Amino acid sequence: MSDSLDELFKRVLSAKIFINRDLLRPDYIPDELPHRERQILRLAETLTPILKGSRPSNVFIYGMTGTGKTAVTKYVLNRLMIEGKKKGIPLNIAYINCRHDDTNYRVLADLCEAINAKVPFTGLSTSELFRRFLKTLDISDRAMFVVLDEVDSLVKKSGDRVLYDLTRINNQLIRAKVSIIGITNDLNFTDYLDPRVRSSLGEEELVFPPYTAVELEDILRQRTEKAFVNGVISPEVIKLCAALAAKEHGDARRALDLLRVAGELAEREGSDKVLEIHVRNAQKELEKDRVVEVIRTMPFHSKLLIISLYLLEKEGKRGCTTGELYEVYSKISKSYGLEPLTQRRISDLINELDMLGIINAKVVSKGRYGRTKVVNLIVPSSNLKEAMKEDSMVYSFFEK
DNA sequence: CGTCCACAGGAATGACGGGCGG
DNA sequence: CCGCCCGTCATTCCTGTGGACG
Repeated sequence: MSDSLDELFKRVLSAKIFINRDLLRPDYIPDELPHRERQILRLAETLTPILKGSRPSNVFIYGMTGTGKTAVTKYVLNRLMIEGKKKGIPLNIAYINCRHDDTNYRVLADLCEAINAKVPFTGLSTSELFRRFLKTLDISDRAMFVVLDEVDSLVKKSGDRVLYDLTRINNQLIRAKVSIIGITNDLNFTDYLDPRVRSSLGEEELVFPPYTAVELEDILRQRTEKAFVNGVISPEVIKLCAALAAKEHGDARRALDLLRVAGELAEREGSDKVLEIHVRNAQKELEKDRVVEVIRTMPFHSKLLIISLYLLEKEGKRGCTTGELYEVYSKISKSYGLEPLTQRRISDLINELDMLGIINAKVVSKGRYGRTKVVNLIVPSSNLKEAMKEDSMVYSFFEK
């Protein structure tokens, strides 16, 4: 045992792959953002009036994941902070990820926290929270930027109440000013909004197109120089990462992840170069990690649902209907001595799994024979197995 | 061309745990 | 400690519907 460990240490330590792998992490913001010069300029133009004491327009930013929306926003706000400090103008910035904090209450709580107003996790009414936020904010002359990242998840889940209140907050403030930067992945997002919110939030709109494969290559090259040891990454590897990520709607985060994981795989192997095969395996690895993490933390009934689907497909039944799936699920559930959830609830769970990309569910009308959802598993069973490992209750279904 | 299947998915409601302020 | 208000999960009841069959 110790021999093989010795060997592992030796292999990993002798392989010089990375100089600084943190530069490849998604939350790292580089000093330069290639191919986003126009967006940076536009955003800066819009926000700079803050330094002259007037309230900037609210901004709405559209773009798919990994198109640099968050990076550009943080970059510009950072520069603005620095400039503000030089001029003695205090800026408050609240950055809120609405995917994580997707209720009105939590968003307001975060806002309060950003200006050091202490509030409980829960317990107050949302209007009370809003009142406190307003009061604390208006104590002094100051400007505040509220960044609502992935704001679509907030609105879809909890409505646009907070957004509405926030867009009108300046009427109630005497000394302070607030401007909002909304970021969304969903291009049709404004359909969900109240027209009043839409117009005041979209005073200024900014679109981030997906990166092309060539642009992705530039980004990767730029990061590679500082993150990897010279000569470890060949142009072909960069090209491959860029191409794979370009297929996923030009997702730079994806491209960087691929490169990083490929590097880690190469390091583990003791290779002194990152090869194409490492990139291919990195892609599988990333997908697996995602699925495993999502499933592992799922509630029990969702797991049972997945198992049911797995069993159905193992019997060669590709594309089963809600009814069939529910029947199997019911049976399994009862065999555990559990009362099955209602079909209505299962219908929601199916939609949830669909959104997470674990299964594929499509409404199909079979005319005379009704209207249902055709459901398919879209993750390999080996990943399922991995994900259910620690759940011994459910794992037994994967034996044999 | 109307019927009618097998559900989809909206609305209302309730149980429950957490956390206030008084 | 109480009364109140949250968010989450779940149930009940409900109306709506695409299109093959007759």
